[in-house]
Order: sequence, then C-alpha cells, then structure tokens
Amino acid sequence: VSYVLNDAPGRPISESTRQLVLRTAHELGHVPHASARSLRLGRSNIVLALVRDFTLGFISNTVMHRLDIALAERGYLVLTHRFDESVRSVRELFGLVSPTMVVAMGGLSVPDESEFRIGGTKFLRVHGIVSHERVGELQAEHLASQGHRLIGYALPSSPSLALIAEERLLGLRRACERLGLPQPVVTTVDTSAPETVFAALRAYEELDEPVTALATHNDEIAILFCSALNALGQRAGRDLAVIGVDNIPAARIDLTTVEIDAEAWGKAVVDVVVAMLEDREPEPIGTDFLRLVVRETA
Amino acid sequence: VSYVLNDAPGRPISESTRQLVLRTAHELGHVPHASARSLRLGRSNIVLALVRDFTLGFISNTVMHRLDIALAERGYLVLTHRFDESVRSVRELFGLVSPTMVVAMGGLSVPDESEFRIGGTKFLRVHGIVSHERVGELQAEHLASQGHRLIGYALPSSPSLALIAEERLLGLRRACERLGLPQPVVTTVDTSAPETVFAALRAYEELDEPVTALATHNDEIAILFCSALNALGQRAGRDLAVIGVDNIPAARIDLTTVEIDAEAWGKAVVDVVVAMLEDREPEPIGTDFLRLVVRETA
DNA sequence: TTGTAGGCGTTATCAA
DNA sequence: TTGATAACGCCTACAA
Repeated sequence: VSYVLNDAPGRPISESTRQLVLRTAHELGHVPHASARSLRLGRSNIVLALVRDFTLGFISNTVMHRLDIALAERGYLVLTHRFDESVRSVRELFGLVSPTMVVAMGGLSVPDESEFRIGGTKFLRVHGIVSHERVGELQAEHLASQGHRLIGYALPSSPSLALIAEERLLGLRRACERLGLPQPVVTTVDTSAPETVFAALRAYEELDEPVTALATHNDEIAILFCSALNALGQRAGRDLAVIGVDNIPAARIDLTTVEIDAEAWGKAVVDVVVAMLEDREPEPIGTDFLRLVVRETA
Repeated sequence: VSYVLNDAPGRPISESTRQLVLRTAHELGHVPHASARSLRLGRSNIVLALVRDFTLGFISNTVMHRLDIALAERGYLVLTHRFDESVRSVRELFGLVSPTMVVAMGGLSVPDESEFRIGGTKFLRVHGIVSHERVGELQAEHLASQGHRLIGYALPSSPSLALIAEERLLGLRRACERLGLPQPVVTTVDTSAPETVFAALRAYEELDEPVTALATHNDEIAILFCSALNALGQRAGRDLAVIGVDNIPAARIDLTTVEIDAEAWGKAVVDVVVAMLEDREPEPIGTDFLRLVVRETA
C-alpha cells in the first residue's frame, strides 16, 4: 500500500494490485496522516518561517511568496509563525511542531540560534543578507549630492522594526560623518498616531539650522510625511526633501526612495534554503540588492 | 516520565523521581517530539490559518495577532499558510500537516469546505463575519449626503482582493440604486502601476457628467489617488472627494474612510475559534464592526 | 510480486 | 508509587 500511494520508484507492483489499492484508498477516503509520516521518516518537510509581525511589508512578502512556491515544488510546506519569545519559548514551540528547517525572517531578533537546531533542525537567519547600513548610506549620499546639510531622520516606534531601523540609522550617521555633514536630527514617529508626524515637522522648524531634507525608515512613513506637508499647504520636494526606502507600489508615483530588489533577494534566499535542505553547501550570494530611485520628492 | 514532563494532574509521583526525571531530561537535552505526541494523542494542537496572500493588511493582521495570543494561552499553535489551490491541493496539504482546526481568513475563496474536515478537523471561514456590502453602502451614503451624484469606484486588480472587492462594490451599487444615484463608474487600478491611477482620473474627466467623488476598495488605494491628485496640482476633498476603507494608520491624517473595528472583529473571531476548539456552541457574534470616519478628503 | 514485522516517540492502561 | 506494554499510522527491510 505504501509503495503504491507514494509512487515508490523501482518497486514491482502488479497493475491490478495497484488499482485495487488506489480504489480502496479512495473509497475509504483515506488521507495519509502527516504526523505518523513525519515520525517514521524523522523529518516533517515543514519549513517554519518565523516573523516578528504579520505586517510583513512589501519586501518580505515577496520573499515569502517566492520561498513558498519554490519549496512547494520540492515537496516542502512553508508555514509562517509569529514568533514572540515573551509568548512562548523555543522549546515550547518545538513541542508543538517539528520543522525540518527554521527560517528567521528579517527583523526578528532571535535569542540564540543553537536553540533552534534541536534534533538536526536546520536554521537560517535571513536578516543580514541585505546590508541595511548601506541603505542609510545611500539616503545620505543622495541628499548630500542635492546640496542638503542637516538631515532629519524619522525612526519608527514599532518594536518589530527596531532591529533594522537601528542599522539603517547607523549607516546614515556614518555617511554624514564621512561626508562632513552634521549628525542627523532623529525623531521617533508612530505610524498610528499622525500627530507625531506633525510634531516632528514642527521640531525641525524650530531648530537654528533648518532641516531641509528628511530620510525615513521606509516608504510608508515617507508617504505619511508627504501627506502631512500637503495638509500644511507645503509640498515634499519643494519645502522639504523626502526620501524613503523599499519602493513600495504606493511610492511609485513621486517618492524618491532606495529600492530593495525584492525579486533578486527572494531568489537569493530560496537558493540558500534549498541548498541547506538538500545538504549542499549554499552558493555565496550577491549583496547588491539596492538601487537609488530618484523621483519628485528629493 | 510522561507524567512528570506533562505535569499530569492527580498522578502520584515521588518528589525524588520527579527531580530525577527533570534532571535527566535536561542533561540529555530532551525535547518532546511534536509529531509523536500528535500521533499518539490524535490531535496536533495546531491551528492552521489559511491566507490568500501575506499582504494581510491592517485589519486581518490585527485579527491574526489576537488569535495568536489567545490560542497560545490555551496551548495551541497558530501557523499561517499561504493557500493557493493551484500550487497544492487540500489533500496534499493534509499529507504535510495535520491541524486540529483550519481557519480560512477573509478573502480566501475555498473550493469546498468539506474537504477540510478530514479526520475531524474543525473548520471556520472568517469571510462573511463582516458585511462587506454594508461597507460599500456606507461609502455611497456618505458621498450622497455630501451632494455627490456620479461616483467613481476604484477596484483593485489584485486577485487576492477580488472576493471582498466584489461584495463592497455590490453594496455600493445597491445603495446608489436605492438613493436614486446613477450607477458608479468602475475602474480597475493596479497598485503597483501608478499610471493606472492617472488613467482612471483622466477617464473620469472625459465623461459627460463629471465624477465628483471617488470611493476606493481600501485606504491604500485612496492614498494613491490623493498623491496622484497632488501631483496634478489638485487636491482630494476640493477637486475630487475621496473615501477609503479600513482606517489604516496612514489614513489617519486626512482621509475620510469606513473604519473596520479590527479589535472587536478580532475578539469575535477568537471567541468562535475557542468555542469550536472546546466543542462548545459558539455564541452568536455581533455584526456591527463598521463606522464612518469623516476627515478632510470627503 | 506479495506478506510480515519492527520501530519512530509518545501516552494510557493495567499490573505489580 | 512505579514498571511494563500496547497502540497511534506510517515506512522499509526482509522473507516468502
């Protein structure tokens, strides 16, 4: 029965038996039991993608999508879990699911990698493949090239973005130093509280040296600022330069931004994951997923 | 060993044995095996949330979050899977994971519910709890109350939104009919191709009777239109009324919208899921999760 | 080409 | 209070 249902190659099964098995299985409504299979095989074919938050954003979403398709073709199942150490420990997690591989998506700070390697489980941390410091650098370099000196920086308040946000800001700081610009004026913005956006704009105006350009953590925040400027009768690109990150669809009308090539990045992640699943040494992956997209706002 | 590790209540275990078990388990780095446990118990404690796309959006994200927290407290694990019938059949899915319950998130059109009830697996379809027709109605009613007659409607091209989009549009159509307004001018917009937004605006201008108000499928699209109007030197609320749906954070500066109360909805979903998991009859849930939020744009 | 048996890690039952 | 054992459903090595 097992040989028939699994199409075991090179096993001699008479056609009549084969049909009998298939027919009976169908009549009985038989569905193979995943847990039993996984227990016997010693692997589950489940790839567990850990995210910090389901608000994946355009980039991670594209990466997840590619991973899903590519692994489905190879017989693996990608399941996503919102992992929060304060809700459940790694041990508890493994008591509920036995993944063949764990992929920690970007932005997730993982307590200790070795905790995930229980019983030969493979582990990959996606964070680090794209250099977020370089993102901040590109923002600073572009603004400097446009003649700006004092740069405002909009940092998101969301904890799920903190890890990446710090790196981008660090890159921007370093670039400012290297380019001989003053250190940026950093303001924390809560995307669900618009007043923080207006407060940031007011704070910039009250400085002795005016902030003429604003770099934001991502496009969503940049668009918020553009809306706020409009509400004040001002305009991004004219009264204040604004540059975002990601090149999300909503940015593609007029926002200047640092594009992260989600397709290329997704492909790179897929290559590494597949190599690890097949116990091959992964190819070294490229690092150049970034591109400056100049539009109206900066 | 099992009694100790699972803190089995009412089982007489001497303290010395208990300590020995715990110490040894720790020394050996023992981690309980989820598949074996699930096989033996006949249930996995996995709740599989099926989504059409990880671009969950603000609302579904909140719902998922609440579900995750509430079920973790009760010992269940919420795993999300991007389900696409063209990639893998339900049977194949069940060959890879044996969930205790399947929750089909909004926007997912499921081929056949009974397919998911394999081996006593519970099933809930979240779609339908919020009346999306009512959403479209509220949009139309507000625009009519502001004196608008001919309404434009921006329909998203994304297939993952199609199911919900059709319902919202239907509600809007019916309301127009009821209110004695002409049928809306429907345009499909691709959020990743800004030119489709400008094309829609041009199309509205070329009509004999002018479109004075625009209802969109959601806030993200509404914001796109607001940006496009700005780029043309026009302004939402002055040159064209714009109303969205969701009340996402980015909308909270000036967008008029139909808010979906994500917290209340999330709580309702949690209540039903928990009741089903505990084999109780779920309480009938409220249906009033909608509220009109009037701001500058309409 | 088909039949049989053992074991993956767990838990529940029964005997000691 | 502890120990032994069977069984969950599946796959595979081996015998027939």
